[in-house]
Amino acid sequence: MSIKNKILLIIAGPTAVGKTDLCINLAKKFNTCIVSADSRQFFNEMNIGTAKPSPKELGEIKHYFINNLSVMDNYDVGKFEKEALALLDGLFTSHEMIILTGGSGLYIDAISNGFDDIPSVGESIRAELNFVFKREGITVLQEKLKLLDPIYYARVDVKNPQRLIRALEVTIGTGKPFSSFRKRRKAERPFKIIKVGLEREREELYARIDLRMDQMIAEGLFEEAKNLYPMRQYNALQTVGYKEVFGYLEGKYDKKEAIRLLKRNSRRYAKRQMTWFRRDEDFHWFHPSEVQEIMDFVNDQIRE
RNA sequence: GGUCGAGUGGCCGAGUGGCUAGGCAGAGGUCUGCAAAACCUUGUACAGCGGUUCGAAUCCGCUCUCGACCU
Repeated sequence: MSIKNKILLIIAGPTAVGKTDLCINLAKKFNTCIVSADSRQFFNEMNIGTAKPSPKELGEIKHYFINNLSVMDNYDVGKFEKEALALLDGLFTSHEMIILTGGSGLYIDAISNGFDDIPSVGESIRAELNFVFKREGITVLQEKLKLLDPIYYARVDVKNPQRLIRALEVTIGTGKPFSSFRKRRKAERPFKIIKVGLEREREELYARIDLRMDQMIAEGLFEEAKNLYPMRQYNALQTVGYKEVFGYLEGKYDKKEAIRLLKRNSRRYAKRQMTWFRRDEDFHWFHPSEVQEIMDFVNDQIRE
C-alpha cells in the first residue's frame, strides 16, 4: 500500500475549450510535465487537424504521448493504460505532481478508473466479425451474442455493431462470455487523483470551435488531409477534421459544404465529450480563465 | 383601389377532407481495448377568426402579412 503523496492532476474538457493553454500555464507554475490522453494527438502525421500543442509549446514543457505513434500503428486504450501507468510510475520518482490532460473520456477513465483484465484475442476474429457484419448485417451479430453471452446481450446497445463485435471477439477468442470478465471494479492507483473539468458557455465554446476551424483551414488543414488521403483507411484517420476533407476530395460535396461539416461535426464532438465528463461526479468545474481559482483548489486538495 | 399567387415546427420542404412525410439545424443520452469512433432518443407544426363536415393543414368566408401584376 502506497502512501498517496503523489498527485495526478487530470484536466479534461471539450475540444477548443482551452486545455492546452491552461495546462502549459499550470505545468510552469507547478514545475512539472504533461501527459496527454488524447487519442489523436498520438499520431505524428496528424498535426493541424488535431490542434496539437505547437512546437514552441512542446519545447517549453515536456509532453508525453504526443507524436509517439504513426497512423499506421494499431493502438487502443488497453495499450495506453499499460504504457501510461508505467510512464507515470517512472515520472513520479522525480515529480510530486503530474498533469494528465485530454479530451478522450475513455482514455482518461483508463488511467483513473482502470479497466478489467480482459485477455487480448488477436485481430483475426474481429476482422472476420467485421466481414460477417458487412455481408450479413447486424442481426447475425445479435443472434450470436444472444446465444453466447445472454447476460451481456441483455444490457448492451444491441444496435451498435462495434459493441457487439467487441463482446463477440472476446467471447469467441477466450471461450468464456464477455460478461464474465466485466467486474467493473475501480482500480486502486498509487497516487491521488484530482479531476478538474473545463467548461464554457455553449455559445462561447461553439464560437471558439468555428474560429479555430477557420484557423486550421488557413494553416493548411486541407493540404494536410490531402497528404494523408492515401492512408484514409486507417482507424486513426476516421476522425473529425479529416474525414470531412476526404469527402470533399472524393467529390461528394464542395469546399463550402466541407467546411460546414467540419464545424458542425466538431461541435457535435464537443457535445459528446461534455456528456461523457458531466456524468463523472469527481470532476470540479472551472472556466479556463480561472487559473488562480484552479490553483487554489488544487492546493486545497493536496493538503487534504 | 383592383386582380392573381403565397402564408406548414428554428430553416428547407411534401402533403388537396380522415392513415402523426422527409431533410437540415438544435437538444438530451449511451459508453471498459476501433472512442475525434460507434450507437440511441427527441418537435401532431400547419397565419388569425368564423363556418361547412362525423372529421380540415387540406373546402368556404372574412381579416392580417408577403410577393407579382394592373389602374
